Amino acid sequence: MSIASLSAKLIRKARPSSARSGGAPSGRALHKGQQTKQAIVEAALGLATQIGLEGLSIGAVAEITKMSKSGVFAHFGSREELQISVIREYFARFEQEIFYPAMKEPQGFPRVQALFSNWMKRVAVEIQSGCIFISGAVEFDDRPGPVRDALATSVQIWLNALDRAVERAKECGHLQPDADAQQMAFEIHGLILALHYEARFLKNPGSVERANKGFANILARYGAHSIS
Amino acid sequence: MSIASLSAKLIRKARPSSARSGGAPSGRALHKGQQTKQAIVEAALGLATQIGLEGLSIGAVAEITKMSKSGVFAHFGSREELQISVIREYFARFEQEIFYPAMKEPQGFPRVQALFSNWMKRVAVEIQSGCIFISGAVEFDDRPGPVRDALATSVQIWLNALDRAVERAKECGHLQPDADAQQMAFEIHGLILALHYEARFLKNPGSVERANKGFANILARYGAHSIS
DNA sequence: TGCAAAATAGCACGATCGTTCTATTTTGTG
DNA sequence: CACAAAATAGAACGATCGTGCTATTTTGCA
Repeated sequence: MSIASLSAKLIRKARPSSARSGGAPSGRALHKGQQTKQAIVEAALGLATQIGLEGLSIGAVAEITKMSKSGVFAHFGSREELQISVIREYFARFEQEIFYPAMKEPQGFPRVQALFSNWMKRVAVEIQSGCIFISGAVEFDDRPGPVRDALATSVQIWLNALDRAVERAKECGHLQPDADAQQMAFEIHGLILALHYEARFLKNPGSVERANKGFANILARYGAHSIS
Repeated sequence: MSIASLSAKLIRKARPSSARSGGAPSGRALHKGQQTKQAIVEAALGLATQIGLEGLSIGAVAEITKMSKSGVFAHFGSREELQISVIREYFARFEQEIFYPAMKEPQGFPRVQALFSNWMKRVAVEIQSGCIFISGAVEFDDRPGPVRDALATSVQIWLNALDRAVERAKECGHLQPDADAQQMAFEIHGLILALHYEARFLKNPGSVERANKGFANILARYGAHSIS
């Protein structure tokens, strides 16, 4: 089962979408709208990674895309729907850059290793640009609603995928038989968060190396065979 | 050297304070103002832990304290100064609840253990209320200015104190001689961040236990003697 | 108890926000 | 080309924000 199939079931069409360009076009088959909508989402994603989903303002997106506020607005029907579109786009790229390449690796330890190193590669970029799975978590940890739901679901799908990969490695005999897969995934998640915190906020050098070393330490403790 | 002495040097009086009730009162010795100022900071701290430093609005604080907007404003001279006051207050409580009690423990491993368990106790509360060292980090990671400076300095002081405690434990022979103190502190920080993320945002049960187990794993790897 | 200073309130300003409503332009197809 | 639908623009709204200015109240000492 792919991460994408879960995603399709859980986060598509969270609300009926009062916006114009919603579901399947009935009589006509226009595409200019979808095209600019994609451009808007792309601009909004760039903005949201820098200043957060809460900081995302329709006016700012309009300025970037050289459109009017109402022109941007009409594509989504509400700011929340724009935020959700951004989350979906971010999730899709997350899949593309981290999950799918790792699935090409053989099951077990190599796949876990690939997931981590792909994740690290992405976070290394996000030290400059920001990560909406992290910023969004603190912005919406106490704010119920569809945006929070979309965000939490996306993150949970990804963390579950990591859990499964570790569990599979254990089944393959690449980890100690008594290893706790979820515990190991928790500790890996901590390394990524510490890297993001200390590198992006505190600007401490050497954080990338520490995260990598931390992963090696975890592998050593959970008894992974070094295959490569 | 105490964490407080560093704090005094580094974060007091970041700017000359255009607000009224600033430094030492010259001719007179009034205190009503300082009293309500403290009450305002307390209310603002409660609000900031829930919705973040960026969400802190003077109007909301005025409503809580049953004062007028301008009455609140006059005590600080700017919203930034209010935010900085909140950060200082949060830092002071952090010292009080985590650092000072741990300093009563003997040097070395017991002190590191106390720092972590006190920290865990606090984060367990913050799963409900929020932590401005974490939310502030994502709010101000790309926004230079005095608020970011106050926040980053506070956090760095605390993390440095943790570093020193681990280093001391190594010097006491409570850790393996080749243990990397900063690496160990980094991994501990990651556990706290993962706990906060998974418990507060994702509301995953069992996160506290996983953080505790992660700490035990780190101790085992760095070769701490279990003294207690 | 008076009186200056400090503390607080009231009001208004400009800016920005999401959103709505109504034109106007652009698009794609018959 | 024509024409309807889709896409975009423009202007305005109510709300909220930080902040400045000016009264008014409260405070604490002579």
